[in-house]
Amino acid sequence: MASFIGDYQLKVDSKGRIGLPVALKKQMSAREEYRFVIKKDIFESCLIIYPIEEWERQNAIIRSKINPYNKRHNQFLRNFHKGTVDVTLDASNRLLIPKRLLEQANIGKEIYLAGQDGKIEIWDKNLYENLLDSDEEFAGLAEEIMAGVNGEI
Amino acid sequence: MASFIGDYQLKVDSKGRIGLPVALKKQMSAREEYRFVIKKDIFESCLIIYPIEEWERQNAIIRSKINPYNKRHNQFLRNFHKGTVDVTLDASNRLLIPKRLLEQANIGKEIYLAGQDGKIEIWDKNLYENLLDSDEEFAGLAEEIMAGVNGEI
DNA sequence: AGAAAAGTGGGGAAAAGTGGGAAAAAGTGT
DNA sequence: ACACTTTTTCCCACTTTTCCCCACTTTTCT
Repeated sequence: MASFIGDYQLKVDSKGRIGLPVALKKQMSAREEYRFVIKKDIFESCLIIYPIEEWERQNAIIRSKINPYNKRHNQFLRNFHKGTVDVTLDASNRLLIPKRLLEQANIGKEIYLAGQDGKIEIWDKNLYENLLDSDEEFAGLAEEIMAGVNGEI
Repeated sequence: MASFIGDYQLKVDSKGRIGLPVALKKQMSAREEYRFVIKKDIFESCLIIYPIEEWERQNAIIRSKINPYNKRHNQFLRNFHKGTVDVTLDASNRLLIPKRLLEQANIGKEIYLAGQDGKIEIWDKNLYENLLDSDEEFAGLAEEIMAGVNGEI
């Protein structure tokens, strides 16, 4: 499984394409076809890029939990899949992001790609730079989430 | 087994046909004949498209649960099969959806096809866009169903 | 500094999506 | 069985989107 590291500032061109930085591509296992699933994040105003294996991994987990004859389970499955797209790198290492997704996440011409372990986030430049600006806020979150963990973060 | 990804906004033409997006077709294994079973969803106002193998798989599961000498079981089986149709892609990659099914699911001219793992749902555009908009509701469902799973969704 | 690689932009061919005419097939009633 | 209507399917035409390709700029590395 890929583990993505680092954030990269780049541009969306007039057709809605973003060039995948070679650094990120190198963090994936080599293959003939680079296929991804892109979707709006549930909580934040950003998009998430999953390499296809990571997407399938998540799907397998969900499949194992879901009873297709349960109404609420179906609602969950439907909403989990809502607003996803299946994209492939073009000949110039670019991904075509559908306009409706860019709009949903308030993404303009300038963006950041942020590697997050198994996935990559796409943020509008301004939103990303203003995220957790303050060290205090981040420190607070860290304490809250990592409470009880022994050993360094 | 096919694993369908992505939702696609498209139109039903005056004859009740919908063009299967190539992206979805590519997500299936290639074959000479593309055969599907379409039926109204049990819970929601939408239709479901099963590739024929997935339909047979679901059927096998149900059959294994059914006692043929139990009246209620038979009622269920009868209702499950009621109103299903067997359709094939035409020469232009389109499926002809019977009018009565479109009416049952309140489907107008503009629709979404929503890939969900083994099946594809057909929704009226407006109904689909208004599904569970709220993050909280979805997050609640996610917590409930995915309880105990580590690794974010 | 120069060469190579990565990032960016856009023209244009090809493919996909959409609409509808009309032949063929199926269904209906007398 | 026949004529008539309705449905289905094949075909062609037009529009929109996608993707291949080339070119130019910027960055990186030696």
